[in-house]
Amino acid sequence: MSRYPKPSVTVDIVVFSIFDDHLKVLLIKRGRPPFEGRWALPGGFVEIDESLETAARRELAEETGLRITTLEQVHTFGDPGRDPRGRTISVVYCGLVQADQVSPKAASDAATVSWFSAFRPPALAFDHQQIIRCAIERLRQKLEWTTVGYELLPRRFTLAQFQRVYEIILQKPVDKRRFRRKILAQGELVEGGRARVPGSNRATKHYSFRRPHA
Amino acid sequence: MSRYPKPSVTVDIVVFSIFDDHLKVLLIKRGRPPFEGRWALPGGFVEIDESLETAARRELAEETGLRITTLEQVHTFGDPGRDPRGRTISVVYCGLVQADQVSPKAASDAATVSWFSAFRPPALAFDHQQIIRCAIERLRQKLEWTTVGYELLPRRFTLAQFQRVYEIILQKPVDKRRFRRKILAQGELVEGGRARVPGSNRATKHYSFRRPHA
DNA sequence: ACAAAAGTGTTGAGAGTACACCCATGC
DNA sequence: GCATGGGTGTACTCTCAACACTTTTGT
Repeated sequence: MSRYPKPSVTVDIVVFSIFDDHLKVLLIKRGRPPFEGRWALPGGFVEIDESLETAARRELAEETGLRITTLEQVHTFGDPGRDPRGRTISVVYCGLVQADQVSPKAASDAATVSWFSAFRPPALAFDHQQIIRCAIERLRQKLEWTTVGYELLPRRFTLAQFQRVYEIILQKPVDKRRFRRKILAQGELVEGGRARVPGSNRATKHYSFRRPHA
Repeated sequence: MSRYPKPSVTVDIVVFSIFDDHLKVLLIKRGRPPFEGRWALPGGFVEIDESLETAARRELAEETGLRITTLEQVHTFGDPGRDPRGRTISVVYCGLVQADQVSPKAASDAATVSWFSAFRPPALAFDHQQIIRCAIERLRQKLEWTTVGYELLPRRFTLAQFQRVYEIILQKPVDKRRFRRKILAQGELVEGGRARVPGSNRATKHYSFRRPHA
């Protein structure tokens, strides 16, 4: 086809989770140059016969042991110079997981996979800092007009937990009463009985999402 | 870098305009296989040292003679099989132009550049039909929470023209009074005196956008 | 008793919706 | 004088924002 030199094509995956009361992003420690020893987003080269989303899923599984169901394309980054090895364009996907679905130990090398604060990540390889910022922006926009949380919460959860998800992502307080009204009015939650929550002295209603999937 | 075969990387550009009371999209007729003689979006291979957006601008200018200021990345399409020549991923950009900014005659071959209905384009090469649908979807979403029209309207225009832009893109009628209130409340328009409009029998207020750009 | 989280309603403001008539002018 | 598009206001509903107290129970 084109006789010109081709750029390389990669996928990078921004996986968010929420635990320890913070928005976290999953990073791996690079084992080879460039940026050896630096933290980076999981990702890698797209195989010649797989779709972009498949590539993202595969790379994520290979590098972190994480199998994720819902990935969403965010943006494509392709500035010359973003990769010192040569021209590389990266298609970025974003996914959400519930904290305890993750077993970084399943990855090839557990020590190289870890969660970090999404808002204040460590020094990152390539333009990955910018990519994360872009993904956060998208996630926030999505909160405005959709119910986000299905992938982030356990099967049964309290409204307080749900609300906290919003507060953590938006980084601003949310009115309790309005939040409950709005969410319940959506009709996507179904009551699931009461239970104790550690730290509370009162039984709390639990809920789950009506639809088993997405 | 990667010793595996690399996909080719292209950009495709969806340029919308409005005239003859329809949403139009700019297409070129392919001069060589595959899909020789079929209509397609302007676009082409990304050079090894130019940014994606630059590539989009360049290809658009080369193939249509159109120089456009604001391009927005929409999505990246990369399914294997979308290009019979071999694996190709395409980063899609979208732009808006005012009808009379366009002079297809400036292109290398005028006969091969033309405007078509965006909603009912002719049979297209590759997955370009799907790409156009995706771009329309994005444009509509953008209408919901932003004022779109700066690039589509002449410097001075009437509110009726502006409203028509919305109706044509959304494909549904818009209430005249609400539209005027909403737009004027935004404070982004500035009055520009009255003038006659052909087809009307009364002088009409004209407006322009406050900010010269963006 | 008290600390800690759960749960609950009302009010006011602004935005969206629906809707119909007079105005100025060219013909 | 009539046909054509230009221009305007009101009433209703709904959604969003702001706001504080009572309940339950473990310690």
